[in-house]
Amino acid sequence: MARAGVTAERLTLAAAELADEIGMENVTVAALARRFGVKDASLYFHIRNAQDLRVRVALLALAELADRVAAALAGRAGKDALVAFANAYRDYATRHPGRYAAMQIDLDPETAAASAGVRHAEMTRAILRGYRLSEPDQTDAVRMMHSTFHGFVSLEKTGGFRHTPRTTDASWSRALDALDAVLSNWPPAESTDAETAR
Amino acid sequence: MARAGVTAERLTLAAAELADEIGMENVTVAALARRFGVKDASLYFHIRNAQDLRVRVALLALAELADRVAAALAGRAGKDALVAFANAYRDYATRHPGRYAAMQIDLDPETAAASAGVRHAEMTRAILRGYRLSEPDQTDAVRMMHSTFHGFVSLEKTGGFRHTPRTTDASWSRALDALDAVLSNWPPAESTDAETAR
DNA sequence: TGGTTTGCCTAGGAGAGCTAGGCTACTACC
DNA sequence: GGTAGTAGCCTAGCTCTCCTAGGCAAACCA
Repeated sequence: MARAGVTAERLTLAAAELADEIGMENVTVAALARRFGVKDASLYFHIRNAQDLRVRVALLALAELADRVAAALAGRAGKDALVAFANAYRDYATRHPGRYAAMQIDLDPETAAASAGVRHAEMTRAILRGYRLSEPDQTDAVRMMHSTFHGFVSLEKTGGFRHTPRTTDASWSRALDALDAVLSNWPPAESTDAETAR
Repeated sequence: MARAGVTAERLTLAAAELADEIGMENVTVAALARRFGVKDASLYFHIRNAQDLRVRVALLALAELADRVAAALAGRAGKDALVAFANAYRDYATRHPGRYAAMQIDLDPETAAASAGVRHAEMTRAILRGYRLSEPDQTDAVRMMHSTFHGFVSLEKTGGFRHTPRTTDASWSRALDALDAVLSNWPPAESTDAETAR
């Protein structure tokens, strides 16, 4: 009766690998136990429940992504930094579809606040220093950047771009050009507010 | 033994409502059967399996969204049309989170080609006529628009914007301004290609 | 060396997906 | 207007997943 040496960390990593291979929706406690040559009930000694496992995978993915983005960003500024960030992001999502899917689950606020998602947000703001935006434009720009990255990667994965011959790589590159252009020349607030009216 | 009057259409609609109420991941054949006062096995007379049900909900949602977008777009052009499209999209996603989630499932190519997603794509291209873009810029712009919309709505729903005080409505409005600006002044292709080099 | 903790086990219940096969009510046709 | 077919439901029962309770043995620690 040799022990399998299961720990929460090893379970999380194996679950992440499993997610990349067969999709996050097919990652089950039973399947994970099989991979460790152990009964499913045994895993509940290490994880609270199936949802807990998913959250752990999400946190792992967020941390990994933050590391990659940080590495890509080192020594760059301006558009260079923007492109490096974006490519690191898309590359991670493409290489690790299961992990990326796990990142999309709803974390409760305190878990999210303690996650690497915060580092992610900080790095995005750092990029914008090269574009000289002040609040609240900066927040709006951060949100638009994230939306563009996540939306593109997400649609690309679910096949939303399949019906047009144009390669997604080319469109991605042009989207980054467009993003750089609009960040460099962020439009002033509309005339709905009194101070900018007329 | 009065018949419950179950049809595939009524099942799909009920599944969509259920999805909006309790989330798409909790929509189960058993729960749906309960809502109709019928045994779960009986539903397999109308639908092939659980996945078939999800696809039907996705197609329903795509058609509904296309209708709403078409209505919002009537008689508008330029930025007006862009904003109307975007708001109809976001409004639908907010009002029908379950249906919107269903739309994200991977449809096989032929099903997707026969879906209302095609109408959706056509309408997006129609908007861009106001911005006078020619191919392949048009395709790139369509993809960027969709990415921004989907990404924003998706991050908003999973709480990606929660940690900053700025309202999402304001950021959304400014993202549309930015999109209008960049579509009006679409940046030329980079100098990676020979013809534009130097 | 003996006690405690740790890591696995078996057993089992609840709920989900799905198949096979049966019974009944409505429809259609001669 | 009887009868054949079919549409719409049923029960029974299989497999799989998630999870709890309780047991036993290996590892560790005083």
